[in-house]
Amino acid sequence: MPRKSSSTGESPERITDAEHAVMEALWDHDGNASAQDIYDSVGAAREWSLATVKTLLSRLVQKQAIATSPDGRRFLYSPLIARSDYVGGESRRLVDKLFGGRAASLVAHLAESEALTMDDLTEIEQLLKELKQ
Amino acid sequence: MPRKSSSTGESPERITDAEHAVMEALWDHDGNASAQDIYDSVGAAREWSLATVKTLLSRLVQKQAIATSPDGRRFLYSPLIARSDYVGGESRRLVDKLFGGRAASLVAHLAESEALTMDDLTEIEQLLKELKQ
DNA sequence: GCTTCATGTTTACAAACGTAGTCGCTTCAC
DNA sequence: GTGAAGCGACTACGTTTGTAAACATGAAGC
Repeated sequence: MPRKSSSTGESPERITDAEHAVMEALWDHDGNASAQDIYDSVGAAREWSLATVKTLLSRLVQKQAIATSPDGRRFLYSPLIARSDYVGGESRRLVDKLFGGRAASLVAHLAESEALTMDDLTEIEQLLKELKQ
Repeated sequence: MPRKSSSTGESPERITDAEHAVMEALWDHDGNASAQDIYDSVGAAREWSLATVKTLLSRLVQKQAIATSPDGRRFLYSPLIARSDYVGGESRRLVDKLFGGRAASLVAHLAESEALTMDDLTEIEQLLKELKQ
């Protein structure tokens, strides 16, 4: 039994950890990067072979997370989803899963578990002040 | 090539989504629950068979996330890791992965993306005030 | 004492993932 | 034009995950 839900070819296709690393590299390149570029910026560091990077790129294309545009005999890849959307989605997932959807609970937890330094607290406080107006 | 690192039987074994649902049920039961109990509280709702629940429990035992204590011919299962530790760990993972380890960035993102209501903001502000003393 | 039921253990199997090799085609240098 | 190099597509393979059936065993009822 397949695990996906989807129906009308919609694409909230889950991005895996390895794929995410590739996405980060793509976001860094403002869109237009070749497989080799990605390999240079993320593959090498992670000790992936170029082949691995290519596989990940293909999978991301299938998942409609990135698009290709021909550039001579090769492709340039560019993200189809904005980093902030991705980040927002993942954050929401976590909040839903662990904090019953209450984002404030997450903040509370971070604060209580001292994941936040005094500086962080000040920074956030400042931020809130701005947002509340 | 295996993905695990571990060496001296250490156990930061990753808990999967399905396993997490079981953990939540266990945390709810203040520790002592039978496979049937877990099935009743989470398996049924998710339309898992009792067999599935048993598999997940076994895997959690292997991963040393829960312990068993005999109770007649069956086992009672209890968490070996506190929910708040788990939650903290997962939160940290997310912050590391998406916000370069800066928790404040996560809060900023939640706020800016309007994942936080005005009430949330007030609540957090209140919280911060207490924490900063 | 046997059947039945509950329960943990073992085995199963497809899909997803991480990781990578190979194939086929094109192009560039000689 | 012939060979090397670059590149995407296809194939591969072990592991993890989701989901579950089959099996063994012991208890409990009759």
